[in-house]
Amino acid sequence: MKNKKVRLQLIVELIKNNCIGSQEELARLLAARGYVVTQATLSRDLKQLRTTKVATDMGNYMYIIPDSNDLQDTMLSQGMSAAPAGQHAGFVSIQFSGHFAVIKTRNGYASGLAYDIDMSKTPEILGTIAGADTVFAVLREDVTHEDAMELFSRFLPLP
Amino acid sequence: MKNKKVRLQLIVELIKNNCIGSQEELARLLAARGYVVTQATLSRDLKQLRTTKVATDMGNYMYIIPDSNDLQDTMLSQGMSAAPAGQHAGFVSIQFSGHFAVIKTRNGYASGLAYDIDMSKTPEILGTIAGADTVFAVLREDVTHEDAMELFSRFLPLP
DNA sequence: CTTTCCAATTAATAAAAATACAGTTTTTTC
DNA sequence: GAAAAAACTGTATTTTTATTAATTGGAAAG
Repeated sequence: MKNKKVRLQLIVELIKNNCIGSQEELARLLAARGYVVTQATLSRDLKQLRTTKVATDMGNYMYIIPDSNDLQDTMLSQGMSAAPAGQHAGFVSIQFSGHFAVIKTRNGYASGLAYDIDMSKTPEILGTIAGADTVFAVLREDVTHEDAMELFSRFLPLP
Repeated sequence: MKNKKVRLQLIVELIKNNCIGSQEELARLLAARGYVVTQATLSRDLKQLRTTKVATDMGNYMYIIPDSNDLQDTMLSQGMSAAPAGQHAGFVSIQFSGHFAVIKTRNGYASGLAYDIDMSKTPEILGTIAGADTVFAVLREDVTHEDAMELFSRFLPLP
């Protein structure tokens, strides 16, 4: 029970480097490396990793690791859960660079989110600019990334 | 039998604009719009469209249209339109300030460039926003200007 | 006008994936 | 350190998805 994290890591590696068409197949690869788990567990692991199965050019299916950004998010939330309070459904991800937050949304959702942030008059968030699927938010200089996450959790479904 | 193309188009729309958790659900939405098909057909349609099901933040699953690039290929072979991307001709200059890149283009070229940068999913480039002749790009904190030049050279005619 | 071919489709079924439930281990709290 | 809460997992089962085999409606060929 203690090596779930290692297993998840290994699953990511296996999926990246092989064409894996089913959870049974993945189970066999894992077993060959000493991690014996059932299909049920893998179903849960893959859900947690946000892994998906797509059609290949050759007409079969294979699992893929979706997208490095999304994946990071998923790995992060390994340590927590809950918080449905945040309401914006189009939310995809948030990252920071210097005094900036870059919030990715589904296409078309950015301006609505930016508007809500602006309207909240949060003094720590100096202003925003929105494109179609991206919001830039400028933070006050004394605001840490942790502070900012806290602030944004009012709008977004964050940990 | 002759309206498969229209149906595929509609499926794409439905998936983009709704949270659809299963093929049965999709079948109902299609039926409500006059397209009555069985789950078996949808399984094949979704395979052809390279659609995938991913876990949502809320713990359910939903279908998504994977990635515009990949999708274009699929759509093309069905006889639909697409647009490729190469090196950008409208490029004028690029400069850096902190974790920012400011790219100047000829008038009207900025949003197209920003789109291509976004679509490349380059993890070092957190996001972009475009005006008419300027693109702002936020870089990840560990990315140097030299790194960034290297990255942007994929899109721009740089030395 | 037939016959032949082929893509599209369905009904039925097999295969794969998700989950309810229960038992166990780990972590947290007091 | 015991009690309580949370996390993890397997078994059994349900739900969902993929595929097989057969059918249909054209379109093309003869």
